[in-house]
Amino acid sequence: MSPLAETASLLADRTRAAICQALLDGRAWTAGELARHTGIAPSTASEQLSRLIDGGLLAEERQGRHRYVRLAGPQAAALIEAVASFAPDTARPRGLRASARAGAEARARTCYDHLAGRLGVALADAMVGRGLVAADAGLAVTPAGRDWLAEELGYRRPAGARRPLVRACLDWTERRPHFAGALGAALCAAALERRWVRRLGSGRALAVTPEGAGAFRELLGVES
Amino acid sequence: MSPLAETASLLADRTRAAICQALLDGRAWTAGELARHTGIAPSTASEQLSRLIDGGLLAEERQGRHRYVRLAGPQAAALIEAVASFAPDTARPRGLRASARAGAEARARTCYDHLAGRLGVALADAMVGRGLVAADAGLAVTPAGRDWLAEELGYRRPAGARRPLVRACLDWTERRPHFAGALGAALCAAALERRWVRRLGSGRALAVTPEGAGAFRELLGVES
DNA sequence: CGGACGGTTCGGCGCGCACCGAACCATACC
DNA sequence: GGTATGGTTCGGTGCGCGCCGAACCGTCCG
Repeated sequence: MSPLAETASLLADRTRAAICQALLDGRAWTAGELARHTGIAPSTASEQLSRLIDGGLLAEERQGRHRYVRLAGPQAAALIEAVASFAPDTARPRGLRASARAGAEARARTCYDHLAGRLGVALADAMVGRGLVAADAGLAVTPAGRDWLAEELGYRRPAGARRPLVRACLDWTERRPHFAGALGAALCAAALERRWVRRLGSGRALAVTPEGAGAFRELLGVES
Repeated sequence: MSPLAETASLLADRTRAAICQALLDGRAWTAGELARHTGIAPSTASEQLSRLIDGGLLAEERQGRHRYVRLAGPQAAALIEAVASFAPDTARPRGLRASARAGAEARARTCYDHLAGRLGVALADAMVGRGLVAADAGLAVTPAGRDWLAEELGYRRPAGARRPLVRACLDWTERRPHFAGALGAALCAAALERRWVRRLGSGRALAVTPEGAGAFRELLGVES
């Protein structure tokens, strides 16, 4: 089969798609968690995970009697985002619990290893407004942005790094881009590390802490 | 079904994948041509085309008793490229005719609406080397590049254009990026318009004409 | 040791869908 | 008008594959 169809087949099943979207939070899940999350038998989950790993989308890590699984890397996350964001529009969530979660995710969430939702988009806008990132044609980190990354986030780009420093990632709730790439990952890591945000439950949703609100205002002038 | 799985399903069939990859040459094909090209019955082709159109990947244009079909737009092309280029490696072509065509396509070809192959990558490298495009972090057209586009290619960016001016597109023969986006499209259009390249047969392969060789050398210092 | 639990393997079932051929419709040309 | 040709619609067929339950294998814990 053609490589195109082969890769697409991995995502062409509702169960495997749900697994991949769950893993978009960037964390490692156990096989059982994913089985419960998608509502299928553990045996089925095991088979589907093997397929996704064979296809290069997922990576596994065995620990004791657990099989942890996560996205194989940024390219896998980018692929899933690219395919998922192609559909013109998506149905609104139904039910009280679902819409509460949707509301929280719309405010702030992780998107693989960077920040998304209104928070992610606001941070991206602020970085452009402050001249840390130039967005006139393509995206580029300015010299001022490079300094800011080093001073405020302690991030210095390793020599010979292959991952783009900054990449646009279409936000599926805001329908506007937020920042992925090494910059997005560094910002998200710092935010979690310094307790500017904390995870809500087991999903992708985030809450901005009081300290975080102060930090975002001070660093970037963002009200969250 | 989830939007992710829905979109992926469109590309998850060998026949539909072959159709999409044929259309990556950016031109409109008739339903019959695609049926012959993929080796299926016209009736089957008709059904598959309808599916792809419903899914938003293809656009149709009816003329007389012909149904012309082409990619719906740059986003559709980008999606197909993104999925196709995820597979780590692909099998080498078999047979004399196939490898002759592969050789021609490796030299120069269209990739949706821009240039690819060794020619496309060489042009991209030259534009970076001459300071027309900055590639240090993300991709951006420099002021000099903007002037060059206006003077040499007669391209001026329309106000409020949504398509990125320049975008990296991974070349599947060279395994290195060439330029897509409005810049790539303008360059390809100019090259075809001014007979710097001409199409070889009915596929995506291109040949550089003698005038084209001169133009590329003069404009960008590229030997083709 | 035995029991509980997470994960995997294996048969088997049933739906979905890619495919074809035949009939049919529309356009183009004589 | 008649005929060729491009395209579509509609039954019908067969394979692929997503799913489950049962049996089995490891690991962890009392």
